Amino acid sequence: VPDDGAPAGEDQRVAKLTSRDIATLSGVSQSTVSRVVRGYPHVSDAVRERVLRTMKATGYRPNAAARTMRTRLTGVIGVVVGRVTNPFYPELIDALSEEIGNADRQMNLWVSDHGGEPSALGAIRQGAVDGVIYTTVTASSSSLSEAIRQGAPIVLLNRTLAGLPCDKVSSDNHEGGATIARYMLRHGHERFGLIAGPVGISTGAEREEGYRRALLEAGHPLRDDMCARGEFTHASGHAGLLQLMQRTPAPTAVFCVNDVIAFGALDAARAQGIPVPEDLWIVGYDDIDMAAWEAFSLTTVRQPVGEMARLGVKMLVDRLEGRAPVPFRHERLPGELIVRNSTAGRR
Amino acid sequence: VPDDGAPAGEDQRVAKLTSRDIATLSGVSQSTVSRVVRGYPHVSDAVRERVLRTMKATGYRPNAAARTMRTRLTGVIGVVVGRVTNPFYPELIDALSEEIGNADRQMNLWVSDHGGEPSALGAIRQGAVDGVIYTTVTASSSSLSEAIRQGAPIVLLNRTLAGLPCDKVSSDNHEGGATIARYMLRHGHERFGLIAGPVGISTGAEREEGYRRALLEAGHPLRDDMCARGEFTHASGHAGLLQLMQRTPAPTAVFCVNDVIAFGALDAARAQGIPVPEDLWIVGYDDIDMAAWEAFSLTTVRQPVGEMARLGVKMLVDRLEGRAPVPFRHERLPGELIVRNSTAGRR
DNA sequence: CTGAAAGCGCTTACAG
DNA sequence: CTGAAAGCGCTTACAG
Repeated sequence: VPDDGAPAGEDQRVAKLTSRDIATLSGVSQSTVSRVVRGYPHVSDAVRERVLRTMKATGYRPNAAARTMRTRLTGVIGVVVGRVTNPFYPELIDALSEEIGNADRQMNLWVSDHGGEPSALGAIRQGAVDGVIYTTVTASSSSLSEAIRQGAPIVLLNRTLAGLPCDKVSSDNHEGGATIARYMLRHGHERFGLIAGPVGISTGAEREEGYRRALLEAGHPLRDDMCARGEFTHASGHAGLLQLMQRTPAPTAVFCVNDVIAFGALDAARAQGIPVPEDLWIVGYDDIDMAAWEAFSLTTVRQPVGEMARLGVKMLVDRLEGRAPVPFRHERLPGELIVRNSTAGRR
Repeated sequence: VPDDGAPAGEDQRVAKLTSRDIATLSGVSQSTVSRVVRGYPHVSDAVRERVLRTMKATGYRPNAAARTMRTRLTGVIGVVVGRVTNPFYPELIDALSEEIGNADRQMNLWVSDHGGEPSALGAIRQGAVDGVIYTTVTASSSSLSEAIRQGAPIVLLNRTLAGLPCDKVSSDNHEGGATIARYMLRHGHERFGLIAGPVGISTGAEREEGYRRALLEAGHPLRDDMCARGEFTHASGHAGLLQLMQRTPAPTAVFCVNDVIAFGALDAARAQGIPVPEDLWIVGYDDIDMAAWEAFSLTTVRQPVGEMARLGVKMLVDRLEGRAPVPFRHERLPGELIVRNSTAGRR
């Protein structure tokens, strides 16, 4: 049939169905189809059956944009993450993807280094997302407070920032840092080091604060020359460890505020021939998958990533559905010390 | 003013503006606002100026759902990736996020292990995305061919599958595998090993095929007992290397079809006290960030991730805008051998 | 229990 | 160059 006007081979293409088509095919009105789709109660079983059968047979799905126009809800949750140089973010994305899927919603992802925060704000203004989960706020996030002013529900997930009127979820970084200090103290260490992250980022800052305070309370305040500060990167960990090991006496236990920094420190120790854990303990934070690999076997504090994601999505969805408690909450979930070979040897 | 009916402290919330509001504020009709927004030509400069000023002052952004209803375009590109246990995917997400942002679009992400492919199909049916980039197809992806039948543009990005009517982008895995074999041959190796991935996944299968063919052509066909097969995981690499090193004679050069497998192999070699590269060369594939870390310093083939993402997004956008060439294309981009310490020593 | 109808906020022919 | 109006595909009061 070469004369039917359609290019050959494209006949297979499925025409987009509307609720009106389903209505015609089922012999009911369009509004009844809509009621069945929405699961409204006052529809007779016979009619419901008929409509459901037609929908299944045709693979009909209500048009998202039309529904959004009426309901003002998109079913899309925005997520802003940091660059993937830190494998913690992919693990968070994974967990969020699962939870957002469980909530029957879709995930819109932005990477903050590629203009993610302004893009998220733009999406809120366009009504393209119902709410946004930010995992990488810094004090300078001006678009964040603007986003909150737009009235869309916002959740700060991993990193937080005081004074912002929105829900927050983090792991208890302060307690995690303190746990590491106490663990080192318990095993007789007396010379402590710290490889810290940038100032003003809540996760690293809180871990640092917890570590410092626990050392101080035990009568071993961290010496000023025993803190190296850099980015959350392998290179910073590498450089930081070299710097700390030049002190005399050198530290015997170093806390790195995340795992990637700790990997850099471990590599530096290896390159210098410093036996870990015999002469030097190294501890990280996050417990990303790689921490368990033999190349590192890193002692670290496990963040409850799945639980954080679950709670963050729940807080957002609760607010969307008007089920949220009155004031904003900040949930802090406990971490767990995971001991591996980077500290395992008894001193 | 406690009696104005609004809860105190929420007055700040910005009301959602429509094009009609902008029209009123600018003293023009709503359709003129729309023309300015769309950048249509027949608008006087004075009016255009006035409208643009109002839009800027108010932070107006046209409602996405309403626009979608009229244009049938969402400005959203779907992306389906694999689980993040392989850091290659986060790097791909990063690159895609950047390219999709450059194209002034948004990225909707699904993880294939959490029902990503059916979700992507659902989103196409709902008209919630303009097209989808799949990075992890397997032969069993039944929802993929259904997605193609829906008529939405589809691009297979990293993994491909023959016979599917859609655009494809991959790195030249076959040539990459062959490059590795020739490099080993050139340095005098005679006993070759392979730690391969699951059967039926194009990336690993093509690398394996290229490696085998180049060895065969050089008169050193891979022996049957010199191939270990598993998943694309650290654990598989670890187990695979132990298995290969039990052969007598053992291989002196092992190609792992991706970097994560190679890290597992390196860890196993380290645990066994096998000196790398002196007694054993290990080569990976991908050149993920970690391959350059001192703990691994892995020789590998770098995939042109940024270029792959750029091309994949371009192919999709070209089709959306009707600029695509007639038949479907499959672009294969060349990789690059990166030599590091896991092979560097001259034998 | 079911249908006819209004309207969400745009885009784009159609007049003028 | 500008405005009035139709219509995209739904949801949901409003009648009956």
